[in-house]
Amino acid sequence: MRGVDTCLKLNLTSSPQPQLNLVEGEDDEGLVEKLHRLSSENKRLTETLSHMCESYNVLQNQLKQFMISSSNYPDEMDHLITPQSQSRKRKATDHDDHKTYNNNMYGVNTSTISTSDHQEESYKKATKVSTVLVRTQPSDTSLYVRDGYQWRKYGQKVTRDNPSPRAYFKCSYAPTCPVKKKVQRSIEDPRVLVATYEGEHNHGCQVRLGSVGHCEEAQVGSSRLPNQLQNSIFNQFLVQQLATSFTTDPNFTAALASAISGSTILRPT
DNA sequence: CGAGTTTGACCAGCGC
DNA sequence: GCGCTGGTCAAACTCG
Repeated sequence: MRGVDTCLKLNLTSSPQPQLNLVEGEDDEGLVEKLHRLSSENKRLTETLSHMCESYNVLQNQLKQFMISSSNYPDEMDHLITPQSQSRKRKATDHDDHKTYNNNMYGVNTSTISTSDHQEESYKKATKVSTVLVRTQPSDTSLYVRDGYQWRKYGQKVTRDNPSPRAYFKCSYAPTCPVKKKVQRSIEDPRVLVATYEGEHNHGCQVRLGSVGHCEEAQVGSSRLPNQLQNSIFNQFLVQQLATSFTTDPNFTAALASAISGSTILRPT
């Protein structure tokens, strides 16, 4: 999301001889009015996006502090660890020998680290893992999660612990982007898509003007997780959705409007 | 025709 | 060493 320029740069004061295709029955005044309307809407959307990004950064800092103050979660939450973290890892990278990941369903990476600070830093950068749950329409059987980035599917597998196939995606927006995504339907609720992101994008978010598609909502955890943490993750989801949908979806718009009305982003009940 | 998807084959880690 | 499994590759295919 960083560095996204959503401004359409509609210059209404200059260009006295605009090359506009006039619609039949529409005069210059109508067009200018339309441009003004679009410009103000664009400005409003830009402000909304800025607001969202600010809130996200604030809550991300709060989450960071929370993670520092409470080094691990209660044992009772162990059953919520995603299948990915429970299953065997095919590859033991240079750092895998020194780390174990507890990647829970809240999209929070609570890794246990025994490496040196330097190794820890480079590993974090290389393999940041997060999980997002997205509820879909019951009729929707696809494995696509719209998150603002462009993905290329490179494989699909049926895994042992889940009858639903797992799809493998690479970020295709930037050729050098190392981010990978795995998407699989939840074994408990087939309407829920579990998207696991590995790595960090080395480019900005690809903003697309489109509908929110099959995404109805994000499930960001149970009530046992502190609200601060849940809100932060929901905020992250909202920012992602904002990038993909803007205001074309009325439900999303309503949720967004209610979310940004307060000082923090609140998770819908 | 290029970009993206599908899908069977292959690779490599892990447990026995 | 062998079999199981998850992850990746790449040729064939589809679609705009």
